[in-house]
Amino acid sequence: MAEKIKVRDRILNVATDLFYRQGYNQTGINQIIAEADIAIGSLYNHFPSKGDLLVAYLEKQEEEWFAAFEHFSKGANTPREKIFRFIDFRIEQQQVSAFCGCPFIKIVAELGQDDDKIHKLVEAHKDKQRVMLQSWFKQLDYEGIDKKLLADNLFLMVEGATISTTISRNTQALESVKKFLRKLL
Amino acid sequence: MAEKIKVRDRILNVATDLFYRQGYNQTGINQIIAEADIAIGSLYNHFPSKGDLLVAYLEKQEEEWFAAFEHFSKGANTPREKIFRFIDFRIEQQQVSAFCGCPFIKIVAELGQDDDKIHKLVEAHKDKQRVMLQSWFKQLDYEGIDKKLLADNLFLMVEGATISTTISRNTQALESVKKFLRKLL
DNA sequence: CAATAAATAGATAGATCTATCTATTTTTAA
DNA sequence: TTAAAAATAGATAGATCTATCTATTTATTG
Repeated sequence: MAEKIKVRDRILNVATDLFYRQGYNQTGINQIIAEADIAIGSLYNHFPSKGDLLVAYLEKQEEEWFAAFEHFSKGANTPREKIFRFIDFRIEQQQVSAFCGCPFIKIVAELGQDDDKIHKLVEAHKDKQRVMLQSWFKQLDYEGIDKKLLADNLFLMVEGATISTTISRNTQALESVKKFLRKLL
Repeated sequence: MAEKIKVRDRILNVATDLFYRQGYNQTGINQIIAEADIAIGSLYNHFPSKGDLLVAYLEKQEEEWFAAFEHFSKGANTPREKIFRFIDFRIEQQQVSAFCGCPFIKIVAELGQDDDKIHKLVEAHKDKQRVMLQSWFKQLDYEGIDKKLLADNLFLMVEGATISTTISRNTQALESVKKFLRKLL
């Protein structure tokens, strides 16, 4: 028999989908409880407010990002391979989400700099990605431009290309980064 | 005597500030009319709906972007100088706005891909910037990586760095792009 | 000056939103 | 089996939001 998904998870799954695709402000509590098919009381039992649900959503995204990437990059042994897997991972993310962009960037764009908790969460997430890239470049056998500078700017390129894919609705920009990097390394 | 600012312009100026800083969904009509100190009837005389006000806001941003850049880059004669002025311009934009990011990217992040008119407006704006960069690189005396590829990826870097400045609240990322480009060119 | 247009104040419709509450039923565990 | 916990339905408070409307005043222009 089918494993029954717990109420809390149903809420979080639906909220994740809607916050990401529609945006936080454009998603109402009523839509969440309707699509999750749960009672409004249950929602407020698990999450004291919509803001708490937002935090849970982002914490889940943070956790799942690194888990998913670890799985995706399995088999990449050299630092060079890992770097390219990083780009490919973000290409795939955009493809499966129909070019919805990065949930962390989206939420900062939407809420601005007022909400400090959210802001710090996003900052920490992006830093972790950048540091990860830096460590691979450090291990890389390469004599050219300063490797840390290269890592930082590759990260920026990928960030910009991710935005660009949501605007153009295709992977062109991220492919362009790959092409550029192949010429450099 | 002081030139009286027309009602329509007062509305648009206030809306511009609020849409940009607070976000579109987080700015209500009532706040706009209060800060612009005009009657609600006047607003709906000039703009049939909040959505029309949004369009006017973006069209104004588009127009002002290129006018402001033209002024900012006056005196830059070589393509190389123009390219660096482009980065410096975007650094200055972020500094004067207290790292609020790019209004075009923000609105896409907020509204998603549903609103086709807005989406196309943003796409056209970003394309114009990219094409501008491409033309300077084309004129550039440089023998290295494919110049169009370089232009496209510099643009992506700057886009990513702009996002990054709103997250870190400093110009580090954009400065890093400059440093990287100095090594390349 | 007179006629037209533009702006104002302010009430209000009507929808939507977050959150709370009560009363009841279902599920879980001891 | 029984007591406690979790989930449900559904009403509703109370705030907020976009937009419309009326009635009046202020500016503009021929």
